[in-house]
Amino acid sequence: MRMKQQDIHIPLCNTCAFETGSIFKHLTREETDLLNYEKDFRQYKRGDVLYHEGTRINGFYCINKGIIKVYKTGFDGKEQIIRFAKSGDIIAYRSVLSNEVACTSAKVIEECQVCFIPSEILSSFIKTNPGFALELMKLACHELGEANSFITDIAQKTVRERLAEILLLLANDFGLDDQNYLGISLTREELANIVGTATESVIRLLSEFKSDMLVELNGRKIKLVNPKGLRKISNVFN
Amino acid sequence: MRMKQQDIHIPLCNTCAFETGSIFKHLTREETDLLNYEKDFRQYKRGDVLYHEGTRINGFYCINKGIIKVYKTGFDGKEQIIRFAKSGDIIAYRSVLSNEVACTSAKVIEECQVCFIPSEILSSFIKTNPGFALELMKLACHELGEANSFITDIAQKTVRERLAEILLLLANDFGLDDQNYLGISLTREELANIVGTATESVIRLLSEFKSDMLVELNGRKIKLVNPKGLRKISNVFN
DNA sequence: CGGTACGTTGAGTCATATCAACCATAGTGG
DNA sequence: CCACTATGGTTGATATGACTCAACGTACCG
Repeated sequence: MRMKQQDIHIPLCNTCAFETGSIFKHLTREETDLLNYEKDFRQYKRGDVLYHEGTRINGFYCINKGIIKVYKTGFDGKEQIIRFAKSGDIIAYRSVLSNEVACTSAKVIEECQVCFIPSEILSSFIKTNPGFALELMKLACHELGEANSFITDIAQKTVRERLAEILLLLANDFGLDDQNYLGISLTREELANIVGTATESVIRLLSEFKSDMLVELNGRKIKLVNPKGLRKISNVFN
Repeated sequence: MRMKQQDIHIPLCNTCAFETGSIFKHLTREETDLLNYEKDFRQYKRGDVLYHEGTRINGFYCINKGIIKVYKTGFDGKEQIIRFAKSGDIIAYRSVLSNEVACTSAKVIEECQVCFIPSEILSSFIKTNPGFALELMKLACHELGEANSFITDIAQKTVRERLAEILLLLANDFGLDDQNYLGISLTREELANIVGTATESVIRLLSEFKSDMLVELNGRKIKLVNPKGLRKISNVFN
């Protein structure tokens, strides 16, 4: 069922950038106006793919609402989730900047509203607005730092430790509601594809965590009963 | 034994940038002159540490000669090698740009000559030279892409596959001499710390590879006898 | 000559993957 | 409305890759 045009509320970049805390908050008024004019507003539902690994994309996406998983497909077709993007995040900027084909795919986890922004806009802002360039670089460098941590974790920690850590990271990124339920719902398989393990292992460990009174499980909703306990298991210092 | 001053040949940034293909080749003549004036030339020998994870650093390094390993220290003190840097590469720029403490440490593998460049220089170049900013961003984004691949590999592949892949990657980065010996010499432990496994596992697998006529081993020197075979084992398509 | 770092090998253990069966749920089409 | 199918979740049994621990060899170095 197609949504009627008037039902859609297209956010204005200048207000949106500020509300979501996106990187565009560093642009001038003229620049956000240009952005607003050039961008393409799009809606996606669960399961939709924004772009595929290996394809060339001529722009990037700024998430206004919803949740997206960014993943790579491994040798045997198994997907490895690299990160999630939510309100205020931008994705696919890497391919645009390095001028390479996409090294990941992006699929919708929770119904999304996003703006698609042509590559040229990004390049021109970098050239004309050094503050913005610096901010974008900060973003890339921050992601790089996170990737490095993840490499170390995945290489050195057990599946059990990693699962506990991921639950805490998700709580950090997506928050907990008033009953301590995680602000994101994932299938067991998706959880496995973050942690880098088999679906069955996630299921077993989750029910162990449940027996140990660390979490409660209601289908895909996970309640963190004892975050401190999880932290202890995960062996994180920071 | 301290080297005499006149024995040291301090490279000029403008020629060096060009020779090593470093990112500074995109700077103007005036900018390289400034760089040349502000930089601090330093020499290190095997085992020296350039900077430690968790410390704040007020500049970054451009490698003129030698090899450096960049690594993170995991929970139990085991190091995970993130990448290597060689002639023309820059390291520690991530911390400078994201304005965070270093998320890695850097240690010399092969005697090094490097230039240390104060943070402010980098920031000012980004602001005044958009082409340079773009190039630096490309670099960060490229590294990010590599990190993502590495995450997927380490999460999904067996140790055997990863070891084969790493040997090929090293061959790619450091070349093979006329007898097909790898252009970098690492201890078994260091190899293990790239692959993300135990030293003993690397030893066992290497001697398996040897039995299978894939490599020859002379102490730390590794000869790739059958790169195609290694490629097959590693399951890489690209 | 003793010390330290690195390399190698064997044996035993354990965490995790794999394989298989089964259940629950929801959507689909005749 | 019901059979059919697909998808996701769970559990058990089994296999095995990889880690750990321990002993020992080797080489270099002061």
